[in-house]
Amino acid sequence: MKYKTKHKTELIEFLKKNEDKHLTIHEIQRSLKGIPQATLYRLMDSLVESGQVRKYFIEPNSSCCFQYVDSEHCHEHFHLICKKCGKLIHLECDEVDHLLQHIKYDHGFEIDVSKVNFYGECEECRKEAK
Amino acid sequence: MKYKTKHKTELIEFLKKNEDKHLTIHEIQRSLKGIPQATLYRLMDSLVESGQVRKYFIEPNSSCCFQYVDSEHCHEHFHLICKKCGKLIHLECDEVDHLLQHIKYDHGFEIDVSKVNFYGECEECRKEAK
DNA sequence: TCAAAAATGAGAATGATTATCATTTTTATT
DNA sequence: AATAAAAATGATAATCATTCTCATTTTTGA
Repeated sequence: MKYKTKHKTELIEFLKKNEDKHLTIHEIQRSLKGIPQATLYRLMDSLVESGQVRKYFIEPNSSCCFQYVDSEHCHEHFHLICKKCGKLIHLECDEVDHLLQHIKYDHGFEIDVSKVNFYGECEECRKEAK
Repeated sequence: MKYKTKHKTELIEFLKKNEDKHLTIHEIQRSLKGIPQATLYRLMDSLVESGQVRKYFIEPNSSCCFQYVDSEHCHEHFHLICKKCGKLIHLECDEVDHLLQHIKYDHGFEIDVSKVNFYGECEECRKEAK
């Protein structure tokens, strides 16, 4: 995507406005009526490629999500996904960064944060279970 | 899957013999000629359900892998899965335990270790990339 | 203005997985 | 051993996200 197009401009604007959300292709398409699916997929790919957008795989075999990356404010984060209520929690803290560094330098393995999901049980559901 | 069947017995035997590998449905089907795909999917589902087998999602939107779990020899641990070569590394260390405790007590979220996979790139593949 | 490069759009194709449903097998109970 | 209920089977169709195809249109730099 080396050329500027109307669709691309419109799409980036929309993604910026919703940078606090994870959006699926379908959600984006519903909001931005007029961009055909194939084009949307291609545009998203190119934005992921260029680093302006992150792609997350929340549930296997279901549509993935996208999120605009404000390099100023948004760090890489893990996702906590509650198996009970389905809630999605963003986990961003020093302890996580520390673990990533440890695994990289001591185990030689570089984790792709965007592809990792922590499945478990959230605070509310744990309380409810008791 | 409450009834014992020929297929199921044959399948479990095969999986045990290959407990060091991750196998896709297609690989299993190729080895065990005679079990139709729909049946294989169902059998694998039931084995995952009962905990005898683990299911891994190596690459989003491509076939997942299965591995037999020997509960005697297999402790709780995370998995590092290399996106490039598919290698599966068992990760067991204090830093990880520390993060789990931190997430549990400071974020209130209890992680189900068995369902979490760390996707990324292993040492060998990283070196090769350079 | 013009040609090359890139993007588009509509629809078909792909590929893994799930659903359907009539048939067959397994099991526990007479 | 006979039988009926429960479960599993197998062939095929359906689903669903994503990718591909290809002729057409748009963008860009020369």
